[in-house]
Amino acid sequence: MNKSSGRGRRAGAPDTREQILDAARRLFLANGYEGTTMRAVAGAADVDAALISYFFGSKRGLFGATLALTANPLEVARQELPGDLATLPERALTALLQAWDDPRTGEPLVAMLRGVVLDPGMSDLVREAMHGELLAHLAERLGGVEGGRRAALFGAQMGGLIFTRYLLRLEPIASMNSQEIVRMYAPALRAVLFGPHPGRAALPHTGRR
Amino acid sequence: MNKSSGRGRRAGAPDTREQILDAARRLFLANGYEGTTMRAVAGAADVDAALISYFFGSKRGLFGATLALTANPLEVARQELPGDLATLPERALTALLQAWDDPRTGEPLVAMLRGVVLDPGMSDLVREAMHGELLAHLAERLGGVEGGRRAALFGAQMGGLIFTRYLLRLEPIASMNSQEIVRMYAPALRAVLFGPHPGRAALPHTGRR
DNA sequence: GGATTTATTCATCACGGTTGAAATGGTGGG
DNA sequence: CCCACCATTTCAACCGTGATGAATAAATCC
Repeated sequence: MNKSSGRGRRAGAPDTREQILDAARRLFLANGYEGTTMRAVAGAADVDAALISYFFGSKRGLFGATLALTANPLEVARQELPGDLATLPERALTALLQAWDDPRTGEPLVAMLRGVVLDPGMSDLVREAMHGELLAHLAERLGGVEGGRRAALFGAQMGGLIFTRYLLRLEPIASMNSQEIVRMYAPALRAVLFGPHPGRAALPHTGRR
Repeated sequence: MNKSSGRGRRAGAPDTREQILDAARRLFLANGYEGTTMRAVAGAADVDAALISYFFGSKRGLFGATLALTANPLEVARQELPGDLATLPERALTALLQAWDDPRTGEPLVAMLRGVVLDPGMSDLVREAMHGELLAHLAERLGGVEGGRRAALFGAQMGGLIFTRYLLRLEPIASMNSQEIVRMYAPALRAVLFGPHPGRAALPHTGRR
C-alpha cells in the first residue's frame, strides 16, 4: 500500500538516481538504445518516467550517463602506447581484443558503437576521444606529417577489426581466437606504422620491389 | 479540379509508388533514417501517409526499397577481383574510394551503412553479401584455411577505412586525397593478403622484453 | 518553525508509425 | 452496358514514444 501513494518526495534517502542508472544499464545492454523505452526503465526502477528527465534531461542524457560508468576502451589502449614501438601492434591488438571479448566490458562497448552511428553528436565525441587520447600521442611518437597519417590509418585498421568482428560479426573473423588474429593482423599494422610507402610514381601498379 | 477531393482511387494512371520512392530517397539522404518521417515523405510525394504502408508495408520496407535502387558497392569491388592478385590492393582501394568519394554514389552508401548498424536484420544482409559476393571469391583464389582468414581480414581493413573516413570522419583520413590513401594503405593490405605470419611461437611475445 | 530547495507523481502534449473502414476509379464477365 | 470485384486512395483513429509543467510532499537551511 505504500505503493502508488500520492506525489511528493519519498521518505528516507533512496538513491533513486543510482536505481535508474542501474535499470537503464541493464535494459540498454539487453535491448539496445531504440529497444529501450523510458517507461520501461522507469518501470524497472520502480519510479515515474518523468524522474528520468528530471535527473538526466533526456533519453540521450541517460544513455550518456550509463556509458560514463562503463570501462573506457581508449583508456585501456592508451596504456599500451608508452612501451616499445616495435611491439606496439601486438600489444595494442591484444589489449583491444581482450577488452572487447570480455562480455562484461565488451557489451557496453558494442552498445556504445551502435549509439555512435545513431547520433551525430556521439560520433563527434568518439572521434575526438580517439584523436585526442590515442592518435595524437601515437602521431607524435612517429613524427612528421606522415606520422599523423600513419597513426590515423592504424586507427582505421583497429576500427575495421572491431567493426567486422563485433558489430557485423563477419566470419571467420568473429569466431577466430584472439591469438590467431594478433598473429595474422599485426604485420599489417606494422606495415602502416613503419613500412616504406612506394614511390609516388608507382601508383596504379605494384611497382618494382 | 483534380484537387484534394475526397477519397478513393485517383483518375488516370499515376505511378504513385515511384513518386513515393523518389521522395523517400531524397529525404532519407538529406535527413537520415530517423530524421525522415513517413508523413514527411507522404507530404513530399503529395500522398496520404497510409499509402506508404499500403505499398511498402512499413518504414523499414520503404527504406529497403530505396536502398535496392542505389548502386551496389560490392558489384564495383567485385569487378576488380579477377585481375592480377599482385595489384589487387591498389585496384580495390582505388575502386572503393572512387565509389564512396562521389557524392552521387557515396551518400546512399553512407545512409545504408547507418541503416546497417541500426537494424540487425540489415546487418545480416550486408554480412552475407560481403561474404558471398566478395570474400568467398577472394578466399578461393588465396586458397586454404588461411585464405579464408586473409580474405576476411582484408575485408576488415577495407571496412575500417570506410568507417573512419566516411562515417566517423576522422582526421586526417577524411581529408586525405584518395591517391595518398592508396599509396599508404596498400602495403598493409598486401601484408594481410600475402605476407608471412610470424611463427606461432612469436605470439603475445613481446614477452622477451 | 517557516522558507527554500529537492524529489516525486500526475496529467497531458505533440508526434510518429500503423491500421481499419469507407470511398472511388478501373476492369472484366455476362 | 451494367454490375461485381479489385486496386488505390483518403480519413480518422489508435497506441506508444519522449518530453514538460503543475501540484505536492519530504528534506534542509537559517
